[in-house]
Amino acid sequence: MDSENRVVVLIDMDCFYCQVEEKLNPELKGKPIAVVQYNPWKGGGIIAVNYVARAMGVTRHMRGDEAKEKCPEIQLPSVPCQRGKADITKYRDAGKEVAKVLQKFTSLLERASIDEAYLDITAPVQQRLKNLNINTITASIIPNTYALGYDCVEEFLADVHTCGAESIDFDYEHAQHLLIGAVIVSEIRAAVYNETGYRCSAGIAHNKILAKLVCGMNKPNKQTILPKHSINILYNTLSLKKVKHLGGKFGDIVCDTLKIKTMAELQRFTERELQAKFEEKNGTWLYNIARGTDLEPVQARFNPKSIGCCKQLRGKSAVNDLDSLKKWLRDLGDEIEDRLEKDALENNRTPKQMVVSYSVQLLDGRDTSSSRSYNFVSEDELCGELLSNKALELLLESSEGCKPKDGEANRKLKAPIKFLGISVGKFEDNCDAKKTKKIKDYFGAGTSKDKVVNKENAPESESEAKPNEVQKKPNKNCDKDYILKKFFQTNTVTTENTKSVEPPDKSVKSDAVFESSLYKQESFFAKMLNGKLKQSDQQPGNNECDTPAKPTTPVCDVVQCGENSNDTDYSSSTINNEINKSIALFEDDPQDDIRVKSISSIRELLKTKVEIDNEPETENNDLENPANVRDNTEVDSHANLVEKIETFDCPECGKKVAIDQFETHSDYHLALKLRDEDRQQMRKDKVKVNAIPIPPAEDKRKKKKTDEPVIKNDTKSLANFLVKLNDNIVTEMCSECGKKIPVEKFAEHLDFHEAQRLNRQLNKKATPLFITSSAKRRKKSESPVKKTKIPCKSIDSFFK
DNA sequence: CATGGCCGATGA
DNA sequence: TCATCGGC
Repeated sequence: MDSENRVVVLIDMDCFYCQVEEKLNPELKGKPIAVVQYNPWKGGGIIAVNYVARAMGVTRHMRGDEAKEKCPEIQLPSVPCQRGKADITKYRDAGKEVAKVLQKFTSLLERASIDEAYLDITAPVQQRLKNLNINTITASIIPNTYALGYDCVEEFLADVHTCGAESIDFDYEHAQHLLIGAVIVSEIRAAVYNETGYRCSAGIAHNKILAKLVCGMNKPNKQTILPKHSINILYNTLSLKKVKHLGGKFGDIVCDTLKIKTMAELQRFTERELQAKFEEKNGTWLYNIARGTDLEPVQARFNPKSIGCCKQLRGKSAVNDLDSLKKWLRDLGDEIEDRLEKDALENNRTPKQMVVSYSVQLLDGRDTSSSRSYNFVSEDELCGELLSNKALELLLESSEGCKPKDGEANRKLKAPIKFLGISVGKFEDNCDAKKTKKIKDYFGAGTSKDKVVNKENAPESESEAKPNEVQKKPNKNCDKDYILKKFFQTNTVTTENTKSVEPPDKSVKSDAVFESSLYKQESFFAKMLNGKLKQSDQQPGNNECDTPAKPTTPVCDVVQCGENSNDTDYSSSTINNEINKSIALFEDDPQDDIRVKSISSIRELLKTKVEIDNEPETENNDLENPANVRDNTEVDSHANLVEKIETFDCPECGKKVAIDQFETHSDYHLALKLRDEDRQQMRKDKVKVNAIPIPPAEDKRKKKKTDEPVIKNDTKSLANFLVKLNDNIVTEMCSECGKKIPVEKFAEHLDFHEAQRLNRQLNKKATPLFITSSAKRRKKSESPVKKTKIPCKSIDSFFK
């Protein structure tokens, strides 16, 4: 494939977070809005602004209060908080929803961020070229399309139709390809809108950098073509710093050393000159990009390579003592655990490495950052507890940042930690031969690959498609195996082993970690302090607290644990969180009606859906409706037809699911939801406990289990989401939970209880890797779990 | 106190 | 492996 003749697209969602908020709360539509995070201080920091608000002068980097000044009627939805930090789950999920639509058009898709993706549509363009007469393309089938260097797209069309007769520069074939690309991108964007309700913009060019450059030139809800012969028109005025990879320090260096500002000026230098000044590789790259050449391929990557979370701890919220360090690490670890579990269910993979990163404030006020990694071993139980304990261990052994103070439970760090992050990566597929064999051994033969593959897509990188992965054969009896395997898929040990593996006593362990690390040499803090301060007590093994440092230094200048600001922050954000959750409960997201069907209603759905009805209803697509150009290319006719007959778009995840797999697949989603709901409940209990002031020395987790009765809050049970309660509906009391259930939903509701029982059993059976936290906590708080085999009867009755 | 919270890539 | 950069 000639990498100079590709058709590369960048799809960029318009003010994405705002769109997500608008979709979740349709009342916001048409109003000026900006999404903020952390409202308490000056209305929160603005991270996204919709176009109504932009028109009124609101920009990013403003605080919510400033935005109110510019635009008094602005609405400021806020990023939810969880565990004291921003939680962007809903935007991540929305981004994934969009990417799944994009993926239907090409598997050569590289997700560049939460709301951006590069697509290489060279092959689809070639396909389309076979059957499409270029002269039939009119402006009406590519609405909202611009071509750089032309006043309107009609002029570009005319040029293409006349083969750019009058110009020697005109590369007809290239322009033709981009035009067909624009047609396809129109369809892509229409599909994104029809299937998700989100609008996006696109850049269409022959490489990633150019696609990116022009994508932003017409927004929102527009697409821009950059023909090769217009590159110089763009470059004449384009600041070099606007180009990807040149936006930072390197770009500054290039501008400074060459005394230039625009891309056009960069063309004056030979490749050798550039290599001499910026090293060979960079020189070549600069030389090429100055001529519109960028050979970087679009990588097929749908899933992120790492999952991480981090937290800035600025100002007073900087971490100064061991207890709040532990608390933050635990929160970060718990979030990773949540996301990892979701990831494992969706992608059937397990990370092999974790990294903890942090930064501390130097004495001169600057920050210095560092990170340490750890490779998991097979016995590791990938839960928040392990992650946070490991993180603490790594952090302490790399920096030995704290010392005990005799007689005091809490210990102070020597320098404030301003940033903490944990991430996991180096993912490996779970379904290697050994594990598959073990699963098979356990469940008996007959289970096959559980991944439902979109067979239309070419094999991709990562775990998405393995060479040996084959389309699952229809198997009526695989439902059970499927759902069970979904719960077990991250396990490497058999259930028999589980029982003998006791979770380590965390309080003992982390203290032991702490103690042992005290005797390690080469403390980062020690080095720092020795270098800068020449403090006297930096001997390894010195167990005494520092004498309060010189008053001029920030060292040891901390409030006592328990009344430090972290705890306050935490409680207030907890309140925010509760509010957000309450709001969410009352939001009427039409999608939810589809999403939380019980198994039986999905079965109903399946019956009716067997009829092929894949066409999205043509909504009032006010601005652009590319007239549903369903022409007779191979992709559109043949493949789609086959797909329509055999597969079904899962309303939950958008994946193509073979119809004979649909029950199985929806059971999986239900199971996922049940578990989520269970975990939500546990989490809520935990939040409640955390909001109550706890003596610093106490381990809150232990305390929760012993002292705090688990408060059941039925309003958030999944059962309530399954039906919309309405006063006018005739209900029947459920003997099991005491709730009123509409009569016609009653059978469904019983299914729910059945499924919940199943879920419990599955949780009990979970093995160390990826045991669900809810199961773990139950294990400790409730009577010992009976170590019985999964009773076949109840599962069978459920699946019957 | 005040872009935060991501993610990926690269070079030593 | 870690530090640093770049970009959204």
